Amino acid sequence: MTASHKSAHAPLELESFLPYRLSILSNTVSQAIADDYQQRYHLSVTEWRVMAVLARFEGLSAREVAERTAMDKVAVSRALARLVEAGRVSRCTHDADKRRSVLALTAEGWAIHDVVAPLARSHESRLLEKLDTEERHWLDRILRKLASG
Amino acid sequence: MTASHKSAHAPLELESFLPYRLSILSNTVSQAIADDYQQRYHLSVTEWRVMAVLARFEGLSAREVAERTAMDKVAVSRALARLVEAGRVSRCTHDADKRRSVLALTAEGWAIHDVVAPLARSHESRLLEKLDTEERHWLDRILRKLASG
DNA sequence: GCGTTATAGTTTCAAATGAAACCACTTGCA
DNA sequence: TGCAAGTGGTTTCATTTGAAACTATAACGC
Repeated sequence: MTASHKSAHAPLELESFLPYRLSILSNTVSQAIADDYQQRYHLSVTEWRVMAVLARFEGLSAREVAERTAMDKVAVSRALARLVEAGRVSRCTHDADKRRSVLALTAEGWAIHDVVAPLARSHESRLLEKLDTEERHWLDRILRKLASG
Repeated sequence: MTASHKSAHAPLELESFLPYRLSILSNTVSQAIADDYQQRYHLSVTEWRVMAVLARFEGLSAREVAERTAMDKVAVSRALARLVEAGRVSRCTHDADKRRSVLALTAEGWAIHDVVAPLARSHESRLLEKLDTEERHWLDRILRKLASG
């Protein structure tokens, strides 16, 4: 048996390896959505995530945005710099704690949100159309389990 | 009704938005695995994917590696440069077509493979332990459907 | 109060990434 | 032949990313 005899090495089959499948699927889906607004609004995925969170929770601090988007604070800081610069997000400092910023979408930010949110939702719908009702329930249940601690 | 009245804007709930959930899950899982070998072997995820493919299919060209890893050819070219430099992959030119390279793991490459592959598999197992047999079947079926055309 | 430790956020520097230009070889076709 | 078009692969350049250092403010212990 030579050193490179395959069965001795049990090579990984990427196409059935769960982490790999998740990675490919996730990238494909995210990229397809991003393609739809990235150019048109000059808006990155990280920027869009920040906007989506601020649409739901006005007045959050940067750290809270980072928590809710699962992004690190450097990425959030940079996304915010661009969004504030572009007039899409307003930023002031917290009254009681001058380290914290208080963030919210501006009217312009809301206008973009109101176009991009339905667009993202429609992409999700198109994806979910590939599944029947039963499969969607299982998917939700399984993702919750996999994502838990 | 003010301009920022929430229900008028229907903000996206990231935590139930499928593309977002996939992205978080995929990143968490991949990072956890990478943490286990990245430092120890000074091996990036892209490099590992290339090695995993070469473990299964000896003699592939760079383009074929790119196809099988779903990476672009630039990423593959760079990963290969590092792997060849590190003595983990051997590269020669194809007899009949001098543009193509013929790639394979070296003994050293196999040695690393034989540590990292079981390690990756065990991570996957730990992840799948969160699911019962029925859920695993559904997951496989659902991922196949979502990933199709 | 006052030094120590912790937290919010930004900046810096090095490495990773992607698009497009590029080089080398091969193929197709007059 | 021989030259235009195509393919395999690398390099270049601009942008993105991440880790660690840094600044400013707040909280804690005494």
